Amino acid sequence: MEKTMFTINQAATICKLLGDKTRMTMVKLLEEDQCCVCEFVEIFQMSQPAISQHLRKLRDNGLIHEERKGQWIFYSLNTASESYPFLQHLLSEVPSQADKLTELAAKGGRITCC
Amino acid sequence: MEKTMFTINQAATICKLLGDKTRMTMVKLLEEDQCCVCEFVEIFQMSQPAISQHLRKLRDNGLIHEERKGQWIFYSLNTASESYPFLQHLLSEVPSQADKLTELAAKGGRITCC
DNA sequence: TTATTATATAATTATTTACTTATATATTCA
DNA sequence: TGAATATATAAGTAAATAATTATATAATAA
Repeated sequence: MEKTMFTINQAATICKLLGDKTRMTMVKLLEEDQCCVCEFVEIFQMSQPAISQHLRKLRDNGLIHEERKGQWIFYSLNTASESYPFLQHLLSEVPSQADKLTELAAKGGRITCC
Repeated sequence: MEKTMFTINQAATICKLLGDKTRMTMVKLLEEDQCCVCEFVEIFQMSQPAISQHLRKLRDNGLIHEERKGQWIFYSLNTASESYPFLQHLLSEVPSQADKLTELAAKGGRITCC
């Protein structure tokens, strides 16, 4: 199995995805913990379709993957992605957004299933 | 003099700028060496206004700065930018585009003034 | 089974983006 | 000085983007 090269085009694609404040924050949060759609809706105070569409872009590009748990669908970083090392490297210089999860938890908005 | 914090918004802004293949390549080339507009026009096979407009976005966001040398305007990375450490960190994982400068030099297209 | 909750998708729309062509400005060279 | 070269800017346009509202699907709870 050959390790394929990470191209400048892939780098630009990842940057384009993270060039949106919402998506950048999403992946930074997912670095911390898996999240479901309704948690993001609460955190970003944005409509559910808007959140789903952001997540779809991230998923279509292989950055995250979904896992259904009962009525919820949890998203997490796809550490197996070819782009994951680049993503991880990039995120390491982005300030933590963990406070958003803490705040959500304080409001009782975190979903802890299974 | 206080060192200001690098925010997730700034990170997203940089990513948005680098989310374009042309601009990503431009800054990667500028990491290698300063370049003038006509060199980029030759490298990217793109119209002069298109190149100038990409450079303007990078400049307006403080990532590069310009310096006139005779009839040419040379662009280089603005290492004094607040965002420079992040940019540098990001670019370190992007494959070198130095071959584009080598190729340009071979065609006699490099501008070596002053 | 029906209602509720969580999510996705489709259609629409306003905004932004990346280009184009045309023109203006600045420098150099004859 | 006038022509050529390098660059910037302005105006226009097609395509992409990020939202909205409406609707469909899937799981759970009553």
